[in-house]
Amino acid sequence: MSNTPRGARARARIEVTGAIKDVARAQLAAEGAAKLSLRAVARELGMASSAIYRYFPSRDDLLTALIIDAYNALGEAAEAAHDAAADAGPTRRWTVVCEAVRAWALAHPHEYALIYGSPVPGYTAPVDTVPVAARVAHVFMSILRDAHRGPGLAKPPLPAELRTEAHRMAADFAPDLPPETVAAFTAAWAELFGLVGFEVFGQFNRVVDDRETFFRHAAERLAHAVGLVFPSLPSAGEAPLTRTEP
Amino acid sequence: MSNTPRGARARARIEVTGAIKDVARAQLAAEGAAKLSLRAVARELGMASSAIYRYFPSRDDLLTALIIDAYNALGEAAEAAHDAAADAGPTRRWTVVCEAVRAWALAHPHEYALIYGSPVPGYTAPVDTVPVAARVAHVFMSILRDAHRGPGLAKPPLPAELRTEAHRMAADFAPDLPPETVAAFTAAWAELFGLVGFEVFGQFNRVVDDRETFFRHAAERLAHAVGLVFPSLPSAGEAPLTRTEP
DNA sequence: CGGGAATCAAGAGCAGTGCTCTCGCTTGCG
DNA sequence: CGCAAGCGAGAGCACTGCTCTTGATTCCCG
Repeated sequence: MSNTPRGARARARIEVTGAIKDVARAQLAAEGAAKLSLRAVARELGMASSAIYRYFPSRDDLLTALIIDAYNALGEAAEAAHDAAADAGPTRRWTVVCEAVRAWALAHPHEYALIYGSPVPGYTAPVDTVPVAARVAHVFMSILRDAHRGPGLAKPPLPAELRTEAHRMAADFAPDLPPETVAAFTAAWAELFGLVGFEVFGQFNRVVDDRETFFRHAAERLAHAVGLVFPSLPSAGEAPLTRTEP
Repeated sequence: MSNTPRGARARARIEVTGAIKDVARAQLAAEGAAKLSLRAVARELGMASSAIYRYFPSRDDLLTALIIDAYNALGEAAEAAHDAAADAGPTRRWTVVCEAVRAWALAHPHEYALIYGSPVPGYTAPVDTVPVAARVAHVFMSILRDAHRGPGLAKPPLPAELRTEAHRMAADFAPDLPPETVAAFTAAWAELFGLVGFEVFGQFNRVVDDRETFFRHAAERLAHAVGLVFPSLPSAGEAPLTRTEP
């Protein structure tokens, strides 16, 4: 991953950098991003506050480092969950990864807020964050690819007005997937984080009680929306549209 | 709405309170919640910073006031859009309200972040925010109620494990709607704000270009997911599951 | 191997923050 | 009318991010 450090100095540098990030991450988990204080982490590390600036040019740069770490941690959690369920069918793997994302978010709410909550002050995420941010999306798309090769992917409907946009997205991100799938997945991707965000940020308080099963069901419906067909109940998501009785 | 102020003093108080909120809202729109400074608004108003505390006991209380205002503004935008399309069918009204939510969020990103982004530091939303936060949900549910009375609502599927939770939610929030509808709506509600949040917070940058039509299509699929049937294309959202050709 | 250069920690200091407390002035109610 | 309550202003406290200077340490290269 990283090249061998040239000397003891470089080694010490990456060590101190890591230590700073560690206590910063601890403060983040304890108090949230808004209360992350450079002076406080310097105090905890027994160094002068000004010394921190040798390692991070500004507070926002420290934040950026933590953001990248958080993206990677979430991506790794998703990948690990996916690999652990490698034997299961695409639909099962889809929900497993969804649940892994939710679990990570609930376990690290402040880090989740850092990457999927409101962006900090006038801060705009640098380009470095783009690739790591795509890791979980890649996991989902690999599932869709598998299903596409196998027998388990249906084409979601695609209205005419969205055709060109869907083709562009597919060409840019997943040329081997049908544009219908890519368009539907993009929506499902955002919707997944809507569900997770509402739970993490407390919007479901006093609304949803059994959030575990509620989320699992929602994730299954998302799986169906992107064209993954249930192995056991081939069309469970699409019961006939029985009219409700008022 | 509000009682007549007892004297000139009370009148001045509500006026100053409003002025503080106005310049605070301006600062919010300009710089974001994190950079909202009591001293700065005091400076802009030509008063001492300590005087602000006569009107808001703390910075967080000012934030809370702005949060309630934001919820109300979004709720009013949704209600206005709904009323303007009162003649249209439920599905059309659903998408109109979705688009109104999106438009308001894009026009007021910082206020949107305040209510649907990461919660501020150790701040927990006081109970006052609960009813106003439900306003847009009420708009959607009134559409579902109309459709339920009329001919346009289908029962979404509901797995057995979610039955009791769905019945509880329905009993608590919409006893006149089928539990299947309430459960599906709760998910769609969160998913809608996932779509909006991803766009407002820039997660769709370099991913979705034609966000207008992308969102409209996603909103229509949400309408279908909650059981609203399209008036023109009764089953457009459910094309037969044609297997994709790898 | 030794000297010049880069790196590092530390301290003082600046401008800004939320918030408290005290002081007088004004207002309005009993 | 009088007194208590409301109000604005100022000073002050404990913080914050960040800069600059100073002195010590370490590294690299001739």
